[in-house]
Amino acid sequence: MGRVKVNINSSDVNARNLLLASALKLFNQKGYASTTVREIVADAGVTKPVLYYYFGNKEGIYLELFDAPFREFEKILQDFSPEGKASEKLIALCEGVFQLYCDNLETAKLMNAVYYASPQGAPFINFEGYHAKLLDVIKRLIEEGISTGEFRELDVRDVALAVIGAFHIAMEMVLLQQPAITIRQDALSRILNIIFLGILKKE
Amino acid sequence: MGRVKVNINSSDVNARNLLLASALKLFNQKGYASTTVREIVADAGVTKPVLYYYFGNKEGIYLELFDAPFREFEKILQDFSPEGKASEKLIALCEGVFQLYCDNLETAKLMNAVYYASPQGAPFINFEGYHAKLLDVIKRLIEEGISTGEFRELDVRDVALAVIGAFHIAMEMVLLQQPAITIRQDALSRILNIIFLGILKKE
DNA sequence: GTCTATACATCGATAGAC
DNA sequence: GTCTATCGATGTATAGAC
Repeated sequence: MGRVKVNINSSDVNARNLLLASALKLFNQKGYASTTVREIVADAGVTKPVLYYYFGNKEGIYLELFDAPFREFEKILQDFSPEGKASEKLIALCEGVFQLYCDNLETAKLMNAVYYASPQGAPFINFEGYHAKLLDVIKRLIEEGISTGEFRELDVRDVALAVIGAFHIAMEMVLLQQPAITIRQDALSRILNIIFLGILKKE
Repeated sequence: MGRVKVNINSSDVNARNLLLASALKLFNQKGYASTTVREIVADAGVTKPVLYYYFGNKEGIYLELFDAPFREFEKILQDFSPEGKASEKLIALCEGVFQLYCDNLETAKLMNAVYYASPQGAPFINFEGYHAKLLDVIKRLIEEGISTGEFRELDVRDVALAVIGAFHIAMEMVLLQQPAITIRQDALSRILNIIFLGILKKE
């Protein structure tokens, strides 16, 4: 479970971190079920008992991968209380989460895989709960925008879904691109702007 | 590969189709890699050699699952040439593909899983190619709408992504719901309408 | 076409020395 | 903490009778 101590020194590149990096890479490349413990330890350059020493089993190293990023996600949602117009707050929130996503791209990719695919023998993680939390905050911002007269009086859920849709497609673009091709960082805001303004010319 | 003959009679419920149905169900529930040949044949009520007789191996039955739906997808894109405004055509196209999606929900779910997750030991299928084809048709319709003055002069790619985003989120809603809860069929058009009209009040 | 029985590889996990 | 060696379970696939 929780690690006792975090060391940022040279020991940061130790067997434990090498194993985490290899596991993340291989789970993404081949999926959880298809990745064998043997492959992980071979890639990390250690032997099997080392993995079992640090993580207990294959499930343990998998769960550990999501620990830090999800704590940070919770933190973003909690600390989020800026001033300004609802539309600006909405964009700020989306881009904050989007940035977290980009900063943890490999973990995000694995999360997506588990979310869309079935848990291929991997232990359950309640990603849906995080998704619901985000949707909830977005809905509140949209309600705020409607009540202040900034937004049209549309169905809150439909608008929230359109925003989430923009969010998803931006994430997918970053995700499926070659890592070398850094998508322009404003990908999300460009799509969001279109949703905000609409496509049709003013009638 | 191609089946020699299609029989719609009582033999429609035969070992072969039972195996296909069981494989699709189990691949969705547990993923390709985690689903064993033993489980598939047990669920279908037959024995292992029957699967190997019809499909050669585990990969064979997996590939066969996508055969019919993808031929139909190609057909939709080819036959698509309605009259009317670009916006109406765009909505018609999206809803046509969306309908195909809903009609083959289990296959669609598996496709999504393979698309987002890595091919968990499963043979490669070029889903990205189909995705690109759809994006291409959408882009052409947007260009048409811009040139006829129906749409704002926005970046074609950004608009296409916003539309695809709406498309994705609608599919995801259908996908992740309990099969019993039939989402209202206009889910897609509602979100598309928001993108078309925009969220912000006319300034 | 469908069965029983089984071959053979590889899996996750551990024992025990160092 | 890290190693070698190995266990028991389980995987895909097949042989051969009917």
